[in-house]
Amino acid sequence: MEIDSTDLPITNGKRELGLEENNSSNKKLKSENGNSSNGNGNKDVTMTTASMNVSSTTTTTTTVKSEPGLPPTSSPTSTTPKKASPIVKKESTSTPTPPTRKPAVKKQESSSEDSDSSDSSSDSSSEESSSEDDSSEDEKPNKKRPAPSVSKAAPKKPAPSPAKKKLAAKKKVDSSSDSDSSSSDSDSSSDSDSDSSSDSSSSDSDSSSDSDKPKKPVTKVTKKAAATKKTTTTTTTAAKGTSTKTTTTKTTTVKKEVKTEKKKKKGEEEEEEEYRWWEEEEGDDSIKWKTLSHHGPIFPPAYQPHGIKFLYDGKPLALNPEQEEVATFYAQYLETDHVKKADFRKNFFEEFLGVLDKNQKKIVKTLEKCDFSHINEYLKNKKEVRKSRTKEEKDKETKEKKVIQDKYGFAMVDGHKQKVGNYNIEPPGLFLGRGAHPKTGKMKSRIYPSDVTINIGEDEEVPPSPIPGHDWKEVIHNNKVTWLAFWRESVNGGFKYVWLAPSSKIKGIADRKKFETARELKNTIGKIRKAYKANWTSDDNHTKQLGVALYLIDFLALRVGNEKGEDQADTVGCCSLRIEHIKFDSKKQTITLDFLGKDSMRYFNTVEINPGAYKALTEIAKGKKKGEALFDDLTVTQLNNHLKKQMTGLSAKVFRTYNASITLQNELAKMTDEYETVEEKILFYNRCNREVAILCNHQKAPPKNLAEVLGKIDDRILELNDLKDLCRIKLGKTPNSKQKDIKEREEERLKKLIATAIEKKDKDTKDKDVSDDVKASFNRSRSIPDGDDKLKKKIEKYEEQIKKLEIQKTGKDELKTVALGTSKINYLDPRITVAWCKKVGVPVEKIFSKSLRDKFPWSDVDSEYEF
DNA sequence: AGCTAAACTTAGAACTAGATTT
DNA sequence: AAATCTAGTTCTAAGTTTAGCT
Repeated sequence: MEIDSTDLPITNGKRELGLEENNSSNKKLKSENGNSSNGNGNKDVTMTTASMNVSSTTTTTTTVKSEPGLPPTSSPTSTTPKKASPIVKKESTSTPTPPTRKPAVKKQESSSEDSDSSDSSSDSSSEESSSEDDSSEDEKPNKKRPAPSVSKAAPKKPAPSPAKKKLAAKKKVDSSSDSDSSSSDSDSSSDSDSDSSSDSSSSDSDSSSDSDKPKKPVTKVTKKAAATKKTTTTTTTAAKGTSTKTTTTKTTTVKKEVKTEKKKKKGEEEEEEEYRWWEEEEGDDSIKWKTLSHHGPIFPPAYQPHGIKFLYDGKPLALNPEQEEVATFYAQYLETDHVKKADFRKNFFEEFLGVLDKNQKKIVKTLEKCDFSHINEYLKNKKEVRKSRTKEEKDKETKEKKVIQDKYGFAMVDGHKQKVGNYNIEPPGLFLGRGAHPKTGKMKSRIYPSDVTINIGEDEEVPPSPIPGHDWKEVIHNNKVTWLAFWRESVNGGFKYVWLAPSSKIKGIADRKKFETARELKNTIGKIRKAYKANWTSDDNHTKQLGVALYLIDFLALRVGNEKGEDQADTVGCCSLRIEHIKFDSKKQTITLDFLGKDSMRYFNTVEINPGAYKALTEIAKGKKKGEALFDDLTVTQLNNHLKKQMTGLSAKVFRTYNASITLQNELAKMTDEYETVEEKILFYNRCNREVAILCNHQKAPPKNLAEVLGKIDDRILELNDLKDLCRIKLGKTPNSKQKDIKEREEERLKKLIATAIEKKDKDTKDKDVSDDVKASFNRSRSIPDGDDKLKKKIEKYEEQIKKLEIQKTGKDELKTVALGTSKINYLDPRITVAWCKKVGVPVEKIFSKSLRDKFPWSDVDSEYEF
């Protein structure tokens, strides 16, 4: 592959955009990567510019780049914080524009090469071919490629018992039946019921109407329920499915353990915990289930009036429960930034006026004179009380929760017990929204059963509505969809669904398929790149825009960018970019993209791009003014349709999945033996993960106490340095600080310790003078040994501690605005991680939390797996 | 061809529980 | 036992994609 020396760096940096050769080889390279691997190190070669810019400008982002790399060993020093700019994450309301955080991102471009040389090869065959064993066929353009065996159930070769066999899983009917029965008991739902009842009362006004209506026609089906049970049994997995319960031995690592534990505890439940659906053949994926039963969603408890006074213009104004509830919604935000937004205040005030009666409206004229502070106090107090519950109370609560969860938290799907993701109906409150949302502060109204549509198996018993007098809006039996219930939300009229959890088979199949599609893209990417590149010089405007947009989506991992309405926050993606979001620097051949993307997260990146793309982009932008769409002759639908023609299942978002996963795989391949301990390996993994997060612009608000935390670390480092100096002095060496300073600081430290000790002490033992004790222990902690050897040892120890702290600080700094979770959950093929863990000997559970392990039970591949 | 509704994935922040320190 | 801190979970908003209609 590429040459060594020089090129190497590039390689890394460049995300394989260029169709060049394959990556497979990467694995081996490691050498310099060491540095490069980490953060930015690499990319720079080429692209430096980009990075530089960024850094200079804003700073934040780049920061990282500084030296991230260092493996544990290297000295952290450099890390000093550059920081500086304020990182504001979501812009504050008022200020529209300047957000601030910079996402870092730099990427380098491989442009040059790709365009040229590589292209030809681009067929990419190159890449894939190498890809692995399995692929024999190589280049076939589209259509599927044999990804490694995996596609199906992934039978891995080695071993395990190839179980995939088919057996009809006979499910035990019983289990299902029980659940049903319980439900029928209905009462079981006592809690809910109670709430509901009260609830209804509060709502009387509206409810009145409802109440009369006795059950709706819910329909046909429902009734049949009784008959049913049998069905369940029958159907079940027609396909094959190892039945399961059992044993299957091997594999699965972690999850298995977990289960076992559970079993032990419970003893009974076993059942489908072990359902190994991923070993079954795939079936018709338009039919999502054959049988489905569940207990419906849970509704939030009714509002409990508190009667705390509300003042208008200093005078009490009585509120009925409904009005009080609205006032209370607002009161909880009194001390947050939300109330600083004009839209929030305006929208809320409209809502509030909306629930006041005529007489009240004569009095209430402006929000400024509304005083919700007493309610706010009440809420704060309530929180305190809750926080100080005793252990018993807490235990009791968790137990009660568990009962609910056991019932409502699971559904039976094709005879298997599956977790439900969100069985709680969202409680009413004020809509917040992210960024500058025009509707922020509007009421999100309370949802009743009469707002909810239930989707359940035709022969199953329909769960009773938990609120008397409010029957379900509708009950349907649609097995072409996966939701269990849905309702419409009042603010935007959007849909809200109750889904199965990520650990469910239904979600798992879709998730695995997503990654398989991305892997397939790996095989076609060369062709696709070559094709879109060719479009850059097209005379046809649409074609040119299509080519450039695809390039941006591929190279910068941008989202596709659908159109948005007036009543939504102004955010964009690739296709909705406007002229003001892009700046050109012809000298450097760089563009700077600066816009608010999903969730109003700022994307700010200066990057050198392929000269051909640069030229095309300038042509596209030419003559357009601020406010106009950059890609005015291209729609998202057109772009996706175009992609679909090149590969089945391909859409814009697949590029993000593909680029994220391939980046992780390439980065992980740079692992060197510098990383020895498990902790160091994890650090390395996180740095690889971080590259992906930067690519995808996954950010988070810096912890509000970051400065404080870092300051504390700095203090401690200084202290250790002083102690080290004291040893050096004794050794006869010159200290790094002036003796006088050290002494002062030490005195200061002692003073502080005494002060805090006293503060604390006087609670229980008031008078006792603790200062002597403190002083004694303080002195003990700084005892300076005698003898040169001992002194030297001590110094070394201090140095070690200092180093550790420096590393910790760097790590915190590196990740202060980068969120690793999103990519781990959504973009990275878990099999890449599993394979790496096996290869380098890191337990998977160090990287995947329990819920991730549950989400990816199908990812147990061997260390040779290649994305 | 374009539009809207519907279904499903992806996202950061808020919240919680558990670990660690004081 | 309380205070912090942190990792993980829950929540629900905000995207993308697809399906169906005019």
